[in-house]
Amino acid sequence: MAAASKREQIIDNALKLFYQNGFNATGVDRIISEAGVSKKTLYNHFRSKNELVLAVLRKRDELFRNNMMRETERMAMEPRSRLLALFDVMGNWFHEETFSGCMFINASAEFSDLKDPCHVLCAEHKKLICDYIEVLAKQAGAQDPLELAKQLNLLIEGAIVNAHVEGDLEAGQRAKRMGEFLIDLALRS
Amino acid sequence: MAAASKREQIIDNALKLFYQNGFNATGVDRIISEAGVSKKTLYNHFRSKNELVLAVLRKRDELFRNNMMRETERMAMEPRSRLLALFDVMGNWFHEETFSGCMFINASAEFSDLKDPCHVLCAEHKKLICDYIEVLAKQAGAQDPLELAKQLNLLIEGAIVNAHVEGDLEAGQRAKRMGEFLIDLALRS
DNA sequence: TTGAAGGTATACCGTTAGGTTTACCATAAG
DNA sequence: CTTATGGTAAACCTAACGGTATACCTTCAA
Repeated sequence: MAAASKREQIIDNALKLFYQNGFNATGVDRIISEAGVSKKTLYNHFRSKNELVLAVLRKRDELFRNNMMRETERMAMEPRSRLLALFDVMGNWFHEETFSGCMFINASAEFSDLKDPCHVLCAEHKKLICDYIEVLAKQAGAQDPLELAKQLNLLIEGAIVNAHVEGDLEAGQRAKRMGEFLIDLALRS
Repeated sequence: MAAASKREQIIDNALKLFYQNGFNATGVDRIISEAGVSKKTLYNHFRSKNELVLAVLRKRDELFRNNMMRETERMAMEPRSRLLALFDVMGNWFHEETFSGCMFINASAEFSDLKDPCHVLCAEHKKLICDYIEVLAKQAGAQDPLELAKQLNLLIEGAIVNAHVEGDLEAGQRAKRMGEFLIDLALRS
């Protein structure tokens, strides 16, 4: 099998295991077993488990944001509606059987040092999400797009925690209601 | 030394280590070494590492909520002001050098199964926080105290994640501004 | 036809994990 | 005075950890 494909196999399986069971709790033996790959192959592609973690987080960031943007833009056409649709996308995610919180919030819990490369990557992911919201906020004509984006981002993160820790699957709707107030306030000329 | 005191020594040191470095990443050898206690003593007081984790979470819940209530009620006298003071208490916490996120959000990341006893305890902690906010909301005369409490709780959780993952220490102030808006809305007769 | 590239399985390395066991020591109450 | 109680240090257990080494098997292009 082609090398690139092996690499993806490893990343995809590691992604699933890290997301469901955590990073420290998932051993490389488990990963190679589920990926159907030898240990040598894993260490041909990644210098260490930590490098694999980084590769997984990068792939998750890409998949997650692409999906978020695609779904948001599919669900609504007007900028203001799209800001609200963000919360519907989140809400649908919470209801998925495999939902296990935000992988980046989870990773930050295990790699708690702000300077840890894994933690840095988590912060970058959140920043990119916020950047996207800011674009939508600007399109919607918000007075202070960055501030609105930060507010909505905070709501989204709160909803994710609500849904994961407390198992409150309706957190998406609550955040949406709160977000609507803030959006109206920000768009008032 | 008295048994009760040894138990507390173990819990206190485990609390510090678990909070700073995570649960799976912290071994019992490290805990007994820092607590200055033999392994036998640890296993006299706790059946397993997992039982120690539960004891630590229970203590953290008690310390955290007591401090939160004490500080909130010290900073403001009127119910509405107290609702706002919650965010100041959080904001001050974010600025502490040892701040490493919410221990219960972190624990939920590592014990991701909702039925895991550790995760259950995390959900209970969040519920108790929400209960307290609901009491303040009722005293302030909110139309729907439970709904307002859930909203403010969501803001608090969002702010904690903002502060920890992204390192945004001003998240407390942002959440406070958002909270003030929602409080005014909820108190409008 | 040959030989590198990239795969496989498997054994192995030292370390650490959670947890148990043994033998001994201090204290304090009956 | 004795004897539980609760502590100590340290050896030990099995399993798993991250990571390496060896030997062999395909595939495919020079």
